[in-house]
Amino acid sequence: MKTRDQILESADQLFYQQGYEHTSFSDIAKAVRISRGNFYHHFKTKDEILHAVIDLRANNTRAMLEEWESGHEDPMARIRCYLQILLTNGSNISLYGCPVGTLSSELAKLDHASQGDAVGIFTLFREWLGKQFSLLGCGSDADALAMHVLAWSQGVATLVNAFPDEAFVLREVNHMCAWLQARVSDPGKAGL
Amino acid sequence: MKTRDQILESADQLFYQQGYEHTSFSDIAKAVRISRGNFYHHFKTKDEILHAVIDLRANNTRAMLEEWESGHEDPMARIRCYLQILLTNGSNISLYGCPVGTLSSELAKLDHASQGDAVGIFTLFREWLGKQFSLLGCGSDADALAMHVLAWSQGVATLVNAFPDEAFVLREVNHMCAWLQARVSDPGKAGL
DNA sequence: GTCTATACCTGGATAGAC
DNA sequence: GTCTATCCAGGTATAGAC
Repeated sequence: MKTRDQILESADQLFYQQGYEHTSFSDIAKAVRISRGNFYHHFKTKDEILHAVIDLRANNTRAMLEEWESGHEDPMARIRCYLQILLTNGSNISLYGCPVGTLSSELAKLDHASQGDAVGIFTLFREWLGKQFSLLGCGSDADALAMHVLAWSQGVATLVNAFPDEAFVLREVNHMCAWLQARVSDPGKAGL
Repeated sequence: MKTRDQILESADQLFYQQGYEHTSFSDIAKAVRISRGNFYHHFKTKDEILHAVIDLRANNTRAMLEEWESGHEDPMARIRCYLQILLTNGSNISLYGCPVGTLSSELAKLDHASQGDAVGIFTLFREWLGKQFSLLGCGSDADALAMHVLAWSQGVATLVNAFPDEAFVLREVNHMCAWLQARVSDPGKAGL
């Protein structure tokens, strides 16, 4: 693997686990086992690494969404794929929170130029979920429903980071699935 | 006002707006208009300030919860007080997120000793909400319902920080109020 | 492409005069 | 209680040898 890619991979992980600002060049250099100097041959500034990491994450996200889409005909099943991450990636989330949400909120506080790019990853999920709701015939509510699902799952991620508790996540995911079913089969009764 | 309190107040604000790590002594000193040296007369380390800020926030939170409790007989109305913050404090939340959630998740990434104290503020809300649900006769589900409300509101805060949109918050708060009503009057139908 | 050496700055923290 | 002066560690970033 190319050094550049190794840097990117390590930075991606460290930014997630320690936060962007708290991660220094030394941290990344140590992880990749290169010298700090070598570093600058590949990336001129720390911001440049961040930009590349966000780009990487966006591409990975796009690939994942496409996979879910080609793997399931039923839009409901696709949305359930999204909800399942809370369980399959549960241990990371309880340690470090949601990678999308925590980065976006860190950059918001830093007033960082790349915050918009970070939010862009949220947008990928938002539009993808919206599309699924459209396919389910939710037409004009599709985007609102997408935002609702995003918010709900974000909240679960934040809370399980504060109170590590698998049972809580399981309960909420089941609740979300039940709500999804009810909402689609009978929009009136399920609210929103 | 005593200098110590001014430091605390400024630190509280800056930690919220810029994050704990991103806020330097110089930033606080500049805000309070004292020299950096003077600083150490009041607090020996940065961690000590953080500790005091969390303490301050916890006390403010306790006072607010008591106010809501003494101001309303109906537990449902009390819970609605909690949900209303999303609207009354909307502009701050869309700029900086939820003070409780963002601090707790920042400290989690820093692996900071005070993370537990920050989560303690979450616990104040959690237990208070649980108590209200108990009073509403939700008995064994009280804590799960409290966690659900916390997660939901946290998620809305995170999302509106990424996508500033008042209408979204209003929609979600109304949705929460409706869910609350339905859930309490007919536990079976409303799920969870 | 990779290294060492180094410049430069800002951060937290201390000492001591007033 | 408040200040100035100062220390030291660590951060980003650069230059230049290999």
